[in-house]
Amino acid sequence: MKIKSQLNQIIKDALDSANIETKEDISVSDATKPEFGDYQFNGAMKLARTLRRNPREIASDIIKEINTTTLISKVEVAGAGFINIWIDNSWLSKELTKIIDDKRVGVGVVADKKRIVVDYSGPNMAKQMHVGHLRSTIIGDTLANLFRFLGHDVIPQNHIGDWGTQFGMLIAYLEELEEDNNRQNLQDLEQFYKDAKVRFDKSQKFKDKAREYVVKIQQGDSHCLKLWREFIDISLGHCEEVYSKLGVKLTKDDVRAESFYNPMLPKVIDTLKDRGMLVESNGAKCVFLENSNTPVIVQKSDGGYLYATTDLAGLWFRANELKVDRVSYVVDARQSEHFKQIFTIAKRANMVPDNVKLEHIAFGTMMDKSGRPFKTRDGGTVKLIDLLDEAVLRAKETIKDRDSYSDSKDLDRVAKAIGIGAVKYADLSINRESNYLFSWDKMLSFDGNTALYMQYAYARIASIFRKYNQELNGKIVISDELEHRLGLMILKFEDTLLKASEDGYPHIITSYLYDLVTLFMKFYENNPILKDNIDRDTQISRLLLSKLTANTIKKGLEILGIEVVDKI
RNA sequence: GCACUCGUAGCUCAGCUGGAUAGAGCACUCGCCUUCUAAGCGAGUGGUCUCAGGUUCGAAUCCUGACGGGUGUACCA
Repeated sequence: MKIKSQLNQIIKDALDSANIETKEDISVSDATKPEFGDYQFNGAMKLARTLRRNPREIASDIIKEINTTTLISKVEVAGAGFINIWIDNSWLSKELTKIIDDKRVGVGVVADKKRIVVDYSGPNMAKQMHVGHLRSTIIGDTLANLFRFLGHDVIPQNHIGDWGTQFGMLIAYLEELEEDNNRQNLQDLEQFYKDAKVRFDKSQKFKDKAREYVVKIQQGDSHCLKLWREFIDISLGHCEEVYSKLGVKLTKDDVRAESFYNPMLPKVIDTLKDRGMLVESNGAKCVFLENSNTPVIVQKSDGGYLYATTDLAGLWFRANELKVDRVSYVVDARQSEHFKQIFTIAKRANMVPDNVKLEHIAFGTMMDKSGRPFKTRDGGTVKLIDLLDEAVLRAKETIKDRDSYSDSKDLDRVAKAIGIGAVKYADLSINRESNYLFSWDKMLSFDGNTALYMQYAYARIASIFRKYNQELNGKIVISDELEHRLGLMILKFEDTLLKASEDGYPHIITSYLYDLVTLFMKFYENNPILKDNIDRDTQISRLLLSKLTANTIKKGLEILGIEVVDKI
């Protein structure tokens, strides 16, 4: 339910009726406290200046004209000229009852459907996925889910790193191992890379071969290309294992590798040249942007291309071949300058039309407890697969003594949902732009704003329904303050999702879910449902309210890529 | 050097299209189970929102500067 836009319209109508003209955006905001109602409109105080009138007088003129026959039950002027707005209980009851069986929990589909590329994950094929890839992967997947749910046409793109000098070394080594009929090593790419490097450093003959193979791949030599494809395939297989554990929806079909853009690179240079943007400096082909002395290099003095060139080709492809309206790059904040540069260049060179929204969904670095970038005890990178396995193991350890599980398979399933959910939620629940402090203790303590708190609430509701175990027909009747707040919160789901999708902030969704669940827990403590002496209508209404809460939690977590379970 | 970014309770974080006494969780103190899952709920302790100016009826939020942390900065991605 889009509540805010309806309220804004009511306020606008009231201003018209009161003959108050304004150019400013009319927008209500959430009330800062329950005693100030559900929403507030603070515009009267802004209007006071231009109208040269007392803000309280303006406010009272406005509230006289506010339509209180539908969703608003009461308005009042308070303080310096605030207008406090209460939402009507019978309206709430009616709207909530309408969406009891709605799979979308009252969330509509956007009117202006966009085609959106979400570029995320982007692992390097030369190495195994490590914790550095976690944030891009899960934030990107969440945004893709969110956009899709809201009705947009989403094209996920996994821009894997499958090109570069290190692949000469890797395939040369792969070839040697195959001759020895030994590919065990590829189980661990990290180790494979190290072994290859040792071989590279030790043997001049191998070194020469590696360099020769780099050139050969680029020239399209069939033997080397075959080895290269084989290697990429294996490496991608590792990634898919991680995606599957993580519950991330990326597939092979979403892969649009770096190498895919190779044929387009000369055209990028030509385009920039045609537009008169290309400058040669110290043998390299560059684009100089104002406010910066350092150029963006698009072609090296030796003729090689750089990642700026590839990204420009990617932008061109997405705008002209995929014909998208928006491109969201979910990439580490350290690359913000790079994106600023290529976005500027792409637009200036008309490689991307002006109306296409290009955005860098930047995120901070993952830190350990001491505030340093996250590493293993011996200073190496933490493999993502190991981290996920550990999360599940730790989750299992904390829940195994509860008596909710019929067998070990059951326990495994729940442990997986909780462990993986904990990792994802911990990351998604903080503002993506901040550096993120990774702590097992925190995410697996299962207290506060964590995945488990949501999953627990869901399981409690499921438990109520197991106990009730009857047909459920009837309507919701909001009859006290807690029900009012809970019911309204459920209806705010759509406004929340729309806000989160605007600039791509998943933590807006987690904050909402946390508020929702906190309210539900209070409601649940104070409003008995299946206990004695509860009349039938009240019981049905409370059950339905619980059901809607569960539906909202489930849908919200689903967007975040987190599973719910019926028992914990 | 220049650019970007962050600085809110002991710790981890919300809040930042300017609005009413700045909010959570953890930690600490205290209360609530003859159990609709207590992994819960309630109450309390804890703040010169880094500092100094400015704009404003009103600033954690906007602007300027200082201090402190992080990051980036010509042929890696």
